[in-house]
Amino acid sequence: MAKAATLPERERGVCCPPTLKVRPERVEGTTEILKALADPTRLQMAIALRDADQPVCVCDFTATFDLSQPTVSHHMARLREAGLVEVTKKGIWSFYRLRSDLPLGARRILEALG
Amino acid sequence: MAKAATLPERERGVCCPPTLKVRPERVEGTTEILKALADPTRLQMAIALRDADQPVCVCDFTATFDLSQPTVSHHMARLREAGLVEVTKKGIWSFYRLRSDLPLGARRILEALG
DNA sequence: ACAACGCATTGACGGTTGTCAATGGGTATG
DNA sequence: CATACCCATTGACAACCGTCAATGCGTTGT
Repeated sequence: MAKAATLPERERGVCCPPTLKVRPERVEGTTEILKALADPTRLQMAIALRDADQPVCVCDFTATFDLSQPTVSHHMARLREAGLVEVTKKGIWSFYRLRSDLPLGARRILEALG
Repeated sequence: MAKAATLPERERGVCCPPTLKVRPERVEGTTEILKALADPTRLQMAIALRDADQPVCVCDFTATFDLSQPTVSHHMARLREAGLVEVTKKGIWSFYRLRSDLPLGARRILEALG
């Protein structure tokens, strides 16, 4: 996190394009993760799963948030498509948890939240 | 980041709503930050500003990305509204940098990227 | 004064998103 | 079998988002 005290001197018509250090493929993946987390409900869901010591089933989230069951299901699907969570069905219930093979980048973002 | 090996035993009609540990106001703020970063262009812009040792002007970003100048300006405005960057005008140019008084939460998220 | 440059704003357009009602499928209980 | 429960999917709709062309404004150089 560098600090910049003074403003650079510039010449008309001459720009200084910054070098993009992140690989394009990585940009895409990180963007998908951020989009998945950029919603109040999904953000709290993800943090709850991160801090939970047991998998959480959909009915738990439906009881927590003031949202319809399809909406909760939709949010879980989005988290799953982003590669953040995985689901295990047992009897009637669908239990969600953070993916066990979460990439380092995703893990770092999740740990930076809350 | 807790692990959960076994699935919990459950009873019909009984849910276990997880406790939401994040203050609602904080959820809203974090969501705004994530929304601001959840775009490929803005993500790279923010990382570039994070790693830059000098403020960057809009024309630099316009030269970097294959986007029109109004679009770049629009993205910078969104980063500014999220409280991530600040702008200083000098002559013709508008120089952007990360806000000097960036909250800890925002700083942690930014450092988790890339 | 005039032209060129850098930038923000506006208006418009297609695409995406969050939400719910309705529906259906699967699983346990009576 | 019938009922109740849990969940996913579909369809629909308003709201939001990313992008550009056009425009305007302030600053610098000729």
